[in-house]
Amino acid sequence: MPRKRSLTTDQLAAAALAVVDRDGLAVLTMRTVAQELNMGTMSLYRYVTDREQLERLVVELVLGGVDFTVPDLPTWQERIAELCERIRLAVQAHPAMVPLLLVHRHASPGVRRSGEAMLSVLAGAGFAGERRVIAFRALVSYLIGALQAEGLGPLSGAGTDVLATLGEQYPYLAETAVSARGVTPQREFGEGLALLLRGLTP
Amino acid sequence: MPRKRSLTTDQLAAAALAVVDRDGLAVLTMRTVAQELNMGTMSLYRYVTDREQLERLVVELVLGGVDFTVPDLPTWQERIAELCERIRLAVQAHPAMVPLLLVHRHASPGVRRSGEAMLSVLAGAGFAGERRVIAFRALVSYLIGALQAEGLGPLSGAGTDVLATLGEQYPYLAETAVSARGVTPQREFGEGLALLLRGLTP
DNA sequence: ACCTGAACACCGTTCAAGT
DNA sequence: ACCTGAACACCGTTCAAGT
Repeated sequence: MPRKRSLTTDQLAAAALAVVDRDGLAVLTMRTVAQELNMGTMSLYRYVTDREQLERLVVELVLGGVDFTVPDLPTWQERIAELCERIRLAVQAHPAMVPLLLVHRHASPGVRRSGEAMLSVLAGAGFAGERRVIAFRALVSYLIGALQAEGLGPLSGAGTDVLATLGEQYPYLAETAVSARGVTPQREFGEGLALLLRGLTP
Repeated sequence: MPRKRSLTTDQLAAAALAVVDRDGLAVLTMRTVAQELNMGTMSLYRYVTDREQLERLVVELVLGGVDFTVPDLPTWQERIAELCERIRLAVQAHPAMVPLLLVHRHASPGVRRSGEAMLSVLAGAGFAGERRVIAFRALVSYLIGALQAEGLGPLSGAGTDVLATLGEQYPYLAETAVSARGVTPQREFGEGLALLLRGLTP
């Protein structure tokens, strides 16, 4: 245990997140973070053993702001949806870091807390054994996929305009891309999740 | 158009995929691929403008083997499920490259062909307008999330044993991890998708 | 015409030295 | 005790040169 540090790990994480938010994940580097803090590059290794650990700190910072207490809502579907929406909101503010959520999804306390909260809702709803496993994994898969899709560029964004151009080769893709223009990321996320929840039964 | 090349792009992609399969995505490097082919590093730039393009070739190689003709099955749900399962099978053989699918999901013809096939099934089932957008995106989100989850380590793998240890802090996570041991990746993928399909109505 | 080595501007990290 | 510069083994890529 070292004595006195000029930095908290939160400040370090905040600096890293600032770099990612401003310049993207590709620019996240021990050197760029050190610069952000006006320190020597090697000073970061006082706080972090690894670049990997620095990334994990970013994940924790983003997920740390999320309230994972189970919301007091009438149905379990609404409780799950609200938990997912809280996560979406926290992540949406930092779209560039979404890939880090996936890479570190095993080692992160924040990810675990979120899983525990979702599982407690499922268990309370009567999901047990392998049924619970399947339901949980389906929800997590959807959540991860949807967050990533949103982060990498919504269907209503620039990529969609390109797709709308490819009418000859991909008629359905083009047609669907046009319809997608009216769908906000929040609706897309929420209504997609609602579809999955509709199929879930304990 | 250059005249004579000692390599096809398929051979180049195969060499890159071999490196990824053997040593992981982190080792994929212009230098390692060149070594795999017994060429100078810079020779790769005869075939590829970029490291990014090399990665795209890998994506195309994996997705190129997938049959995206709509299967002749009784219900549209079965048709979607079969298309998804074909993708899962192709990708499963090369779990380390899954992140590439996501990074290049916009620029890849293979990804587009898969989207076109799924959309044609949805359209045939009566999905139109924004309903089709939501359904399609939900399916893609699930697919991406599930493939990634499988690639990064199934719930029934080593990570699960660790989770089962954390009983005090995360009781539900621990309990669910134990139940997860009996669930194969294929069942997890298929039954999770079935849940989503159950919630889908045109 | 096709291929490639040297060189440049970057990485993460070790290690020995500064204050 | 805390911090850091030099150095090492790597990257992707430019460019001029080899055959």
